[in-house]
Amino acid sequence: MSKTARAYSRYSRDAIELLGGLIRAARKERRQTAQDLADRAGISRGLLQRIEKGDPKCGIGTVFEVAAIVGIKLFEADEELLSRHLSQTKDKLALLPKTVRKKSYAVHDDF
Amino acid sequence: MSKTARAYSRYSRDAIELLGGLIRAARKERRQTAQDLADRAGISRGLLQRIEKGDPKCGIGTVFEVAAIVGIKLFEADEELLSRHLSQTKDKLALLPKTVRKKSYAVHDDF
DNA sequence: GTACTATGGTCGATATATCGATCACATGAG
DNA sequence: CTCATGTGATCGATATATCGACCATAGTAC
Repeated sequence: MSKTARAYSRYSRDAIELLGGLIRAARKERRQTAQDLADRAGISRGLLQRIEKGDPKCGIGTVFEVAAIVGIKLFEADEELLSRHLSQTKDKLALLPKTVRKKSYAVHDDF
Repeated sequence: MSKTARAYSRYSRDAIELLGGLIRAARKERRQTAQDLADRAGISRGLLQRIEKGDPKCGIGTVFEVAAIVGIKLFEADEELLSRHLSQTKDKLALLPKTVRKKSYAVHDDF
């Protein structure tokens, strides 16, 4: 057991597990086979199983892809709206200072 | 380049990139160093860089964790609400047929 | 101007995610 | 009931994500 086994906050674990559950529910509502969904997403059935189970160690790309296929939109936004939001975020970033320059004083964890 | 280089839908790529941008923006608003945030999340600075850049090949656990640390709640829900939603999803799943049993007829992609 | 430091990138080494095959079991159709 | 199949799980092999150290650049403080 080498060692690390990264630690995740309760919130993160719950969020991932919830997302996986939503995917599974959406798939079944569509009367779609795990194998079929996996094929469409270009992944193996085993990986889809872990995604639906809420395994934190899955590529975020594959998870989002599967979610999109079954109709789960993360930011509750359609494609165009999302693109626009993306631009706005970039603009906003341009306004902030390029580098942070602050010796990481007490950053208050509030979650 | 062995071979596959998985393909992602435009939506997925945008969503991930947006999430990364949000994280970067949130971090800078907090006047927090990349190194500092990486430490708090228990990951390397290089990995955080790729997350903020929107690399689809990052563990969803690490991405969600970083997002939570900087205060980005995915499902726009607090911890308790999320847990409740999680239960509901499980209940809903219990109602659906255990197995799907349908030979994957034309599933209409509507996204 | 100089000095310091945050950032972005690359590279080799290592841990691990993912695949494909396979198995047992349960579920639904007939 | 029988039969077909969707699912959950495991395992070895391979691809790849992640780390840690490094470097160059550029932004910020002085």
